[in-house]
Formats: sequence, structure tokens, C-alpha cells
Amino acid sequence: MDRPTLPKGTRDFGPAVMAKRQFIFQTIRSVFERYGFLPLETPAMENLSTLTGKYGEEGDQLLFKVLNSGDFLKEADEALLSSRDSRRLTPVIAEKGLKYDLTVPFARYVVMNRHEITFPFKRYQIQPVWRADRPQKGRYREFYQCDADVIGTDSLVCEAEIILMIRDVFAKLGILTYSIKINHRGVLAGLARLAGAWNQEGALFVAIDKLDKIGEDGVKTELINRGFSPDALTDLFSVLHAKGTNPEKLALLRNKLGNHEAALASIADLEKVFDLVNLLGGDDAPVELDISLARGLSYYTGCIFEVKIQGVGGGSVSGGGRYDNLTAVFDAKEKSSGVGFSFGVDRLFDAMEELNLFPEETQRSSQVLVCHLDEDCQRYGLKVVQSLRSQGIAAEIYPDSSKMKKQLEYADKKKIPFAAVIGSDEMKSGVLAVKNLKTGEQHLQTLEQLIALLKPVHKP
RNA sequence: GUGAAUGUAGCUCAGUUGGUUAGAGCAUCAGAUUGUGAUUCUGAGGGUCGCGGGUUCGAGUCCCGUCUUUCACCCCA
Repeated sequence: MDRPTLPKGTRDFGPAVMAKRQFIFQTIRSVFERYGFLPLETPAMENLSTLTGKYGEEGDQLLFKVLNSGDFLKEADEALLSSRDSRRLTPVIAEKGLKYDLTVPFARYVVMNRHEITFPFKRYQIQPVWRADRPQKGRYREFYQCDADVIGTDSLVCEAEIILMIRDVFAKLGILTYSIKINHRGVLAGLARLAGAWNQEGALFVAIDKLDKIGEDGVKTELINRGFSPDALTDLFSVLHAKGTNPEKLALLRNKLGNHEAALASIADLEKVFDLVNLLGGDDAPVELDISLARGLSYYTGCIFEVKIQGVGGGSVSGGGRYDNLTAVFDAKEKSSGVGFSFGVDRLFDAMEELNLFPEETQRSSQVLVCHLDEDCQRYGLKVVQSLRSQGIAAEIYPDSSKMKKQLEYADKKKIPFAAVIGSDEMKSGVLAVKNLKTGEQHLQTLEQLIALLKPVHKP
């Protein structure tokens, strides 16, 4: 019999890892809720027709398809079957697929429930998504996204609040060295015009997005190979070279792209976003206007963001942007503008592990272990542990009558900070021998004193 | 999807031109210590060498296939 294995790119999460993951989930959830977002969950599976065509050709390839139930080949067309054309056969035998992100199912939900929804609708969603990508560091086939989107308004306050939420989350997680990059599709459109991109916008954006990776020469070579003229590229790079503060970059953009209406409007958008971030947050650090930022799904139409943590590998940990036409894909009458972003929990986890940022408390199963020397002491201890629990203190009692050494080792391994030892002396006197496992100090304390010591302090 | 590496104990890794019974550290368990962990000492358990096939008198070592993980491309959280 073969030993069981996991499908490629999927993982189990044991208790120690889960404690850390929960810390990230709870941090993100609390920030989302503080900004007035409400939770939503959608199914793991969607109809394939809901998913296909929303992520570009590459994305369609990365969708996991779910085979129809029953004897689906019986119904299938004979000629199609013998053609062995997977591309044409798939829609016939697989009508469902695992969701690829949370934004498209959200748009589907909005279109299906528009009469019950109060707009602007702010929802957050924390669920796994699946991509049939080849796994690498920081790239999994099943991973969690934490999305927050606002739909039904084109106000740039939403963009600004997204930036503030990212700052709040990172501050709470203890991540200090990171950058939030921002750009605008209108700016990219202006660049495309400058470069004479005609119908090659996609190729242009893919190339300039690699600027910090392959450098100016690399980008130029790639674009010339794709038929761009060297002269046009000189103009393009005069803009891409923009350095300095965000206002300085904006001034340069205005100067270089000023004759392009869409670009001008997008520059004004970016200015407004920076203005709002400064107003709401005091300053705009660590937001950086990055004119070469061109990532993001095909449906973004306005501002786009990407967040990277410095000094760690594994790609961006968050990204998002504004989309004007996403709901229209499901219903042409539906033309609401939306903006949202997503945290990649698995990448945040990897980065925090690498930077050693998880607080030790995440590994604590409880605050105190009640230890005992015999069965009578355990019976006495059972009442003690219930009293502690009733006071909101996470407490546990060692379930077997084992040697003290074993009980304390158990507390040590589970990172429980205190042990309350009960023997015949303690039962007689009514006090507990409370041992601090970190310092090794031990004092006799009443139950009330122990409760006062461990009672959870009110968190701000 | 294209190209390339990797895999030996729970973990990190040794293992000679192919040669007898595959090793170490850490971890685990037991004892030294029948009311005290994390420090010390003693001992013990733990391996289909990723899996399958081939070459050979003989394979952890060489060859082929496969899976896993990783890296680059593509794309992305």
C-alpha cells in the first residue's frame, strides 16, 4: 500500500502553523471590520461560465475544472470525443470550476443580489482560491485571499482607505519594511501612446512591469524584438526614469503626458488619492507612485496597487485596483464601479516567518496548566480549572495522574506560561503553588490572586 | 504550459572510484530524581536510502521512467 500524499501545491496546516495563520486572519478581519466592511462567503465552485474569460487567456488555463457527476461521457458527442480536443471537450464534461479569485465571484453575487444590497456595498471575504499553476516559493495551488471591495461608487476615498487599511494591517502584524506601489491604467494608456504601441498594449505593459527586474536594457531589448521603434522607446523611458517624491513624479507625468486626456484625468485621480491619504493618515509613506507598475488582472481600469515586503522573497503580498466593468460582464445593464484589494495570507505567513515576526503568544495553548499529584488532587484541581475558565482565562488540567516532571514538560512544550501545582499541602491550606515556567519562580497564591494575575487585560 | 536542479531517521545533513551490518547532531522515549520543566549524566527506539524499473557478482552511489520540492520563463496572492 502506498503512503498517502497531498496533491501538488497543497499543504496541511498543523496547530503551530494554524495559530500563526489565525493571528494573520484575525488581524486582517479586525481591520476590515473597523472600516465598515461586512463578511461574505461564496462557494468553492462556480459555474465554469462564470469564471472563464475573466482572467485573460493565461487565467483560463489556470482554472481547475470539476468533472460533471454521473456518466457524463454517455451524453458527450461522439465526434467531439474521438477528436481528442481537450479544449473543446472540457466545457462539455466539466461545467464547474474551483474559484480562481474572490473578486469575480463577488461581482457575480452583486449582480444576482442587487435588489437586496445597499450601495455603496462594502464586503470582505476570506476564503481559499485555487490555481493550476506550477508551484514555487510563495506560489501554491491552494491559497487564501483576504479581499475587501467597495462597489457602487467611484469615490477616490475608497482608494485612500485601502491604503490606510494596508498600513493598519502591517502595523498590527509588526511588518515595518514594505512599500505600497500605486499606478493608474490611464497613466499606462498615456505611456502606450508615447511608445506608439498600437495594438501591442499588453506586450508593452508586461515588459515595463519587469523594469526593476531585468533593467532598462532588458526591457528595451524585449520591446524592440516585439517591433517597437527605438525612437518611441526614448520618449517612453524619459517618463519611466521619473525619480523623486510622488509630487515630483506627478509633475513630470503632467508635463510629458499632458496632451493626452485620459492620462490627465488619471494623474488628477492619483493626486487626489495622495491628498486623501495625507489628510486621513498624516503622511503618504510608504506609498510610492511607480509608473512602471503594470501588473494586475485584465479587468482593472483605474488605480492599481501592489504591496511588497522588503528583504524577503516570494512575490507581492497584496494587490488590487479599480474596475469599472466587472459587473457588466454578467449583466450589460449593470455598470457599477468598484475598487478592491487582496492580501495573500500564505505569502504574508512566509514573509513573517522569514522575518521572525510572530509574537510568542500565538503559540500558547492556554495561560495556565493545573498540575496534580494524585487523583484527589486532580478532583480538587478540576474545580480550580473551571473557576479560571469562568473568569475568561484559558486554562487546562493534565488529564492523567502522571509524574510532576511529565506534567511540567507538557506545559513547557505547549508554551503555557504558568503551572498551578496542587498537592495535599495545597488542598489543606487552600492556596496554589503557582510556578512561572519562564523564570522558574514559584509562589503560594490564592485562586483569587491567580485570577488577578492572569485575567485578560482589556485590549484597546 | 517550456527548460533545469533536488530527494538518505521526525528535523538538519555526512556517506570515498559501485563493495560486508547506512552514520552524526538535534528531537523523541526511558532511567538517574516517587512534589518541579527548560540546564547535566546514562541508555534505548527510530531507515522499503521518494517510488518503479534497468545495468552489475554486488546499487544510497550508475542509467531510464515517475512523483515531490525548488529555480528560471509565463503569469500571479
